[in-house]
Amino acid sequence: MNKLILLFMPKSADEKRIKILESAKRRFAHYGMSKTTMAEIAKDLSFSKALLYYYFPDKNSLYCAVLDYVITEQEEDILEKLKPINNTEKAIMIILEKRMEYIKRYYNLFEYTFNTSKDVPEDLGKVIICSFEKQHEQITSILKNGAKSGALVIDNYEETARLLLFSLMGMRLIVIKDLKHSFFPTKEEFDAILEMQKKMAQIFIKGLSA
Amino acid sequence: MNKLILLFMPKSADEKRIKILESAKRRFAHYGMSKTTMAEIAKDLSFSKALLYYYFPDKNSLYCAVLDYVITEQEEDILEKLKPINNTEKAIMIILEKRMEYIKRYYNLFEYTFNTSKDVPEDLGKVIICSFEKQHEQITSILKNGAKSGALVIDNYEETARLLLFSLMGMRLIVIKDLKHSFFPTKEEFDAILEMQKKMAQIFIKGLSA
DNA sequence: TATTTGACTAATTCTTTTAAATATTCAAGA
DNA sequence: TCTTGAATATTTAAAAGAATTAGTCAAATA
Repeated sequence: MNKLILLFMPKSADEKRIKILESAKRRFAHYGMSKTTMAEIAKDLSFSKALLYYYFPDKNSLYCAVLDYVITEQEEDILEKLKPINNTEKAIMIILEKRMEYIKRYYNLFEYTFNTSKDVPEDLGKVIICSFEKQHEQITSILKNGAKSGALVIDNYEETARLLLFSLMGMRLIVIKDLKHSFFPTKEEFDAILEMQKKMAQIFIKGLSA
Repeated sequence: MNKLILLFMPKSADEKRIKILESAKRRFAHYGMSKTTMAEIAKDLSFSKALLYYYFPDKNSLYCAVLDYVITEQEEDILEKLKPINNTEKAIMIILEKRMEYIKRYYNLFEYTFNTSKDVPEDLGKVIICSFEKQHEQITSILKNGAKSGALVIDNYEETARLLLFSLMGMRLIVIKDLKHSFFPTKEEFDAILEMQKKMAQIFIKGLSA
């Protein structure tokens, strides 16, 4: 199975592969997975459809690669912003803001991930879980720093990080869930969710304070 | 429109109406809304199908009435348990335990409510929102008591209550969401969710402490 | 040998039709 | 005011066919 090989191939490996990723990213981010065809992606680049299959074994792998690509971009972005920060609350706020920024920008890309509950293809599941674990590690690490500096008292870092993460993700989920109207939340709705997440996180962190 | 009249009619109004509610409750709780037919409910009682329509204008109204019936039962149950409690954390723990108990018992009844996101019929939406608001008020009241006793410091009761509620509901949602396997979470999974909710609520309340 | 393609096949989704199940109505009786 | 059997109206389910889209491959190119 060469899916994994392609999926985890270093990005510099092939110029054309990146072209495809970028093009697919634009389509997926705008129209979502199901409303984007391989033919369209190929046409955008004036490639043949068959060429896409030379670089990616199937559509799902391409989608996963794009998702992974964006998630990595996001992670690096966050990591960069986090460098000078040594305050727990500020760090969490930055994470929340950045994540919301990416969710807004790539909503339809992620949307497939949100709504597909049952029967997640093998490798998509891997990407999602991997992303979750990266987030989890990040928050764990932030909590550890907070404890090391004496600001927080935490008995189980990983569990506490998971609690916070679940609360925040769940909060987003539950708000987006009952937006009756349209497919795409408005800017105001995104902002409202972010505000709630921030306030909730602040209380949570205060609850861990020494 | 006599739906509302029937929906909010005092329960003692009609013996037979209760019979129908109870019977429908059993069916809905076990098989869910869509897998329960009016004919089955009627047959359970040896009533004619048409009689159901004498007491309830349509299936959805019956479902709503059952939901309301169970929610009211739950609210009263919780209120009773809460009477002797004057500690914020204990109060929230009791609410969480009771709610989980009801969710377990009536899972398929609520399941329709959880999964139906778009196109919620008018009156079902009312019942759901009403239930949410009752929960919200309850937590608001508990927080107010905590503040009055000097244990908590809260600037905006309603907002804070909503934050807690969203976190807890969201946490349940997100965990149940990615239970790949079956339709019905296992007892262990329910317990795991409850444990997370409890821990999360404890930290949250500590975060509000004076 | 590594890429690239047009033309082909396979799988999936979308429509339409029809049949069956189920909800809902109603005239008439108790 | 209740209650029912029988009739009608809606909704769902299944089947069939058409259309779209995913995926393959032998041959061409560089």
